[in-house]
Amino acid sequence: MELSLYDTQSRSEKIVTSKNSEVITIYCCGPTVYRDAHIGNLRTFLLTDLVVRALHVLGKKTLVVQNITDVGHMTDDFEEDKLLAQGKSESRSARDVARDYEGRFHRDLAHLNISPADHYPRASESIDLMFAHIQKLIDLGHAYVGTDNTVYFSAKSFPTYGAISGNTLEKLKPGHRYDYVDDGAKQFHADWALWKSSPNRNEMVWNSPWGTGFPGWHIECSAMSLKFLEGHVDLHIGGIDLRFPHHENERAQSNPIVNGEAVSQWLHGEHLLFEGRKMSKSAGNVVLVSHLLDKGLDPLALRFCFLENRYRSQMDLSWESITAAHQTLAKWRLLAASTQPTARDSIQALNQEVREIVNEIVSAFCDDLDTPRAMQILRSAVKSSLADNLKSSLLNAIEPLFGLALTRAIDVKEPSSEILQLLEERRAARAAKDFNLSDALRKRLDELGITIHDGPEGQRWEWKI
RNA sequence: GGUGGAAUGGCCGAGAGGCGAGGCUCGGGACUGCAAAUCCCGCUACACGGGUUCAAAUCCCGUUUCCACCUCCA
Repeated sequence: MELSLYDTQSRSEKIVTSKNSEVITIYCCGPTVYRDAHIGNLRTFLLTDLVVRALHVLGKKTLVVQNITDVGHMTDDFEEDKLLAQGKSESRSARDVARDYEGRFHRDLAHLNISPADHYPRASESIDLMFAHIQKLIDLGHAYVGTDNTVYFSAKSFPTYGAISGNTLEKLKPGHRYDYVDDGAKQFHADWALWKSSPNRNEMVWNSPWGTGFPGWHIECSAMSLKFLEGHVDLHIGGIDLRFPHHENERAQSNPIVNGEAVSQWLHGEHLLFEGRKMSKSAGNVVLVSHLLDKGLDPLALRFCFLENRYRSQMDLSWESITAAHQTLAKWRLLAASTQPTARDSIQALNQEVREIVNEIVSAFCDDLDTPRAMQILRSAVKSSLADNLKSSLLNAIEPLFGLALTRAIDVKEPSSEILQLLEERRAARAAKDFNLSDALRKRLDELGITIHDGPEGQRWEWKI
């Protein structure tokens, strides 16, 4: 089996292969670390994880690089610049802000069981790479120094501009949705800055061959991807909003350097909506991993929700769906914990029936990451008449692919002595057939977060979700 | 205006020309002292108008509406 994924540029599915070696090189656009990543950002980062997990299950090797944008992607206006403005509002340096949120980003990934990339290069530590890259583009005639000392890429110098997004230069009209002011600094309205001259700023600026300033937004990805993936990206991943202009410009900057297509395949993840709207500060519906933790929800319930939707579809999420996933996850973990799997280690050692289900699931992943289908296969297997120990084997076997920690021991808080006493009183009341008292105690325990299950074997309890 | 998508029951969502995926909610039943959990049953949908076909959610033409991107964006 091979992993096939939709490629934005060719608008068709392509099998993921390596161009230069047996290692598949993957670049994923990373976070700008001026705030916490919200769960929409994390959906895109999960996409990379799913690709990598699928490739590993197929026995492929990968090299994954994700940048950390701690500079660049900046504006001249202090108030508008995200890192500088955030530093100001938190009364600390932009650098401190960046390092802090970078750490939090890694914690969020860990909560969602997203396997780490092999390298996380920081833009601030790759400035020299960018200098070299920009200089080459100037030498090749693709870039020029404008009248404002900013270095611009000449869009017209790159004939296939627009191949990814469909926004070719004839179709891009200046000023349609923004106020375009032709100050004469650049030669063509669609040209963009590679190095932004900024003589008046004193924080987050560098001395370059073209004067003091900071890098343009797109150059870091070109420079870092080609450096850390040794000149070729087999698969480039990012959010759909990056398709234009970011990836279009990145392609224009990278291709001339390698004298060919620097990226074999472009993979874009669609956006996540929350309760019907795009997550934004103004809509007040930005959800963070920490919000899930505050509500006592397992962050992997979020991973579960993401898996139930196709990465190429816009997805609408709500607290209701996360809670439902949380409950299903808890049920499956109970099942996995209730019996010993027959075989833990290799797919070959599995019972044939289980092996066939695993194969179906792997092939759903290979079909452009059809995770909803994979989840459905798993769901019906869990509901089927398959013996419990085989179900348990199945949950173990697919763990490397799903990453839902289905076999994780259930995290149980110790009940307080009050709760233990109430439970004992209720047991006694039931034994004495004092149902008024036992019902009152059940209500009281419910208020303390305890759900009671009465069965033939007596009273059981668990923490409410 | 350009570009890329989408429209399926109360809700979320799969769908391959041919018996209506699945999940959640809700209603009914079994079980239970009563509940809960679990199991069983029920809720017969494909934006609109044409067309092709023995047969269309699926293919073709047209229309409408919605979302995203068009120099902050995952």
